[in-house]
Amino acid sequence: MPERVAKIAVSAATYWIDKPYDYLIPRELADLVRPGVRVYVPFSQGNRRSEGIVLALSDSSGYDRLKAILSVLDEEPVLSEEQIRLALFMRDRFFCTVYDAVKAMLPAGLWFDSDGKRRVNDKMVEMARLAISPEDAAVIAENKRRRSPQQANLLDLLCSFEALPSHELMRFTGASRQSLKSLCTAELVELYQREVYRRPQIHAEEAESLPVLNAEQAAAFAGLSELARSGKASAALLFGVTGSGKTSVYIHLIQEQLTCGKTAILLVPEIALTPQMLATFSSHFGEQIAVLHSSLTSGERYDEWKRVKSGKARLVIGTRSAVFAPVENLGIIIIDEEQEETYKSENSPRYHAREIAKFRCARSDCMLLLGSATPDIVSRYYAKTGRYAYFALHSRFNEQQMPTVRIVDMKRELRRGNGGNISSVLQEEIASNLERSEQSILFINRRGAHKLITCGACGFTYKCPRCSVSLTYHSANNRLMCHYCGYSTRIDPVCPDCGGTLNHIGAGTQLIVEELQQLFPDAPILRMDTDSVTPVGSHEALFEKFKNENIPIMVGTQMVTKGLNFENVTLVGVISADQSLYAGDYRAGERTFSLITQVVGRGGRGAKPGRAVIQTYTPDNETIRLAAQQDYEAFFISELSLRQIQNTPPFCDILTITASGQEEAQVVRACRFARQRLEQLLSGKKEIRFLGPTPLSVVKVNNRYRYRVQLNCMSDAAVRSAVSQTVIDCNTDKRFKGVAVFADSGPLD
DNA sequence: AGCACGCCGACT
DNA sequence: GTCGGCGTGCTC
Repeated sequence: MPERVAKIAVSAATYWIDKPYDYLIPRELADLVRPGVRVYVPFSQGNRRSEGIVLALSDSSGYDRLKAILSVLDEEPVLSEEQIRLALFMRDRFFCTVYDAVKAMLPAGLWFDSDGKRRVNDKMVEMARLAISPEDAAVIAENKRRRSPQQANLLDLLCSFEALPSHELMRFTGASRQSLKSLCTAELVELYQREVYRRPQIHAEEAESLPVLNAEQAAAFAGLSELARSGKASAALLFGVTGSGKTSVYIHLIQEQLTCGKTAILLVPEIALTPQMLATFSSHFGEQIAVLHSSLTSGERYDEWKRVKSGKARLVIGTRSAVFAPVENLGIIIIDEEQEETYKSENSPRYHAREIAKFRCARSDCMLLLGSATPDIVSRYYAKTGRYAYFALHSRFNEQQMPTVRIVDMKRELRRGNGGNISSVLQEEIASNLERSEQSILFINRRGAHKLITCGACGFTYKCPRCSVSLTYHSANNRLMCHYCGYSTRIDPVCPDCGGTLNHIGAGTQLIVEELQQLFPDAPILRMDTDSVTPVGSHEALFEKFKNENIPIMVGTQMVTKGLNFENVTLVGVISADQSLYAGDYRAGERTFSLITQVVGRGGRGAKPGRAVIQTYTPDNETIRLAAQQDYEAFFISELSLRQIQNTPPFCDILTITASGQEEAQVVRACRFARQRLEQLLSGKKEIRFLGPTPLSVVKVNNRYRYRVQLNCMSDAAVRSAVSQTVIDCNTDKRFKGVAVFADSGPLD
């Protein structure tokens, strides 16, 4: 007896009414409706058409007024059974609707317009092949040589190829389309359409043999490989100081998996910053790679997704969302620089790629490998307690020395009369580098990297009318802009309040560049920040310029800290190490340590020894001290005891419920209600700490006030269900109309 | 959320 | 008499 009912996740359902809805399967759609295909269904009183995805089939329903599915959107399921299970898991874990989770798994190109036409089409190419045997074709070609030489040439070429795109065929032979058509009508050749895949450009290098591993790498590889081949789900942490060659270990592990017919996913924090890594992988794995990241066009993204789904690509390299890549027969998932915050999604579904990877590895009995020079404290803790296997690379590849690090006290610098951003020590170091024509990189924290405008007379600053932040100055368009809502406005010639002079303040990259220019008038300086790099691929161009033209000094934000190796860079400077320590959340120390370590690791990649200068107003700060010594283990121990005292991860989980709305008092009331409700639902439980309501660090964005309550406790099913129930209660309470409420597990700040 | 249903006041 | 205000309730 065929199944008559489909359980469907509906896109029009909001979080608080989200559940599998039952729909009748019309007889004529019976063959097409399968788990994983998308459908249109009537929903709610108006029977408005909503998209849905079939989760399961059933022969009956507990509901008696079933509506019927309107139509089926996919010939083949777009989600596997495993992915459907993952979507349900995500609803439970990340407080999103099942359909939100589904959307995160599928490429945008798969979505349909309101009129049902596909937005991104499959790109087809016309192919030509012989309709007869090559032997016969060769004979016919000779007969035709005289009267129709073009046709003869076409046949010749087709004899040596299985099939060719017709445009290439014509280009090679110089034959016209007419000749090709004639061969078709004579039924000697046939034309057909084949799908082609739009490929994002990878700068491929020559195919290379596997990198040779040093003893330490070989030992790590052997251990990891044994774990991977166990055929059981496993997780491991690979600690490797900057420049220790974690990538070589990845390559060997991936190679091993591909060789035994499995597939692999490699996650990186940001594709734009890893062209070198991409080129390296492409030289080893070539066409087997699919690249998935946000700056692909929707066509490229869709096509790469199809290459993965069809099994043509077996190694996926990509950013956060690539963790959903529809690979079958998964052998390994590697998360490089696993502590990076880009792996956490900030909007629904608010997932962490690591959690998704864990789920997938557990389900497919494969290995999760986390790699980092500065692991997340939680990951390192799990490695310590045996939940993860642990491997370490302590020495740099090719015996390179770590840069020697000097900490400069900027308070003392100030007392000695240097009010600028460049200390005398850093000045001397840059000068000596200029003399030797070696290169220097100066790093500025992103916070405060933009210019603020203030009035020298009355202290006036420009504020965003919609958000509780100051506007920052962008030289690119000579306007004041809000980072949160995109508001922009013209800058006044004088202070709009008192008519005084407006000044630029803040240690923006531009300011540093100006200071440097005064100190070293003859040295060319390259600037790299969000202001100067907007077009796609322009980072790469700037890095190339820096390298090829041997520009003596580069000044930049975050983006100069990642994955690039320049032989001639022997000096790195951190203009101010302090900003990221201020952030106030429990991860500030970890973030600062990681940042400094990465910057310092940029230096001394070549034969010459490297030096690093770290400028700070708090030279005695332990995090800065340990980062300067590149002593991750000591930092881990010290940070862990701090976390224990604070009762923060790994000693508990953090869940938040955030409310936003136009009326501040109402938002606060909604939060207070949320807290009460949570306390009530969890009254039997111990070891739970409630915090808030507290305003978010930027309380108003786009005219909406944001407050939240926080929950520190071990997250189990009971806690999650209480949080979920509270979100639903807040959203359905009439007193809080116009207030949006959502929950987040493991929020970033 | 979004949409229909429903029960009261002002209008052609 | 009827148009439309938004308060209430439901979504297979």
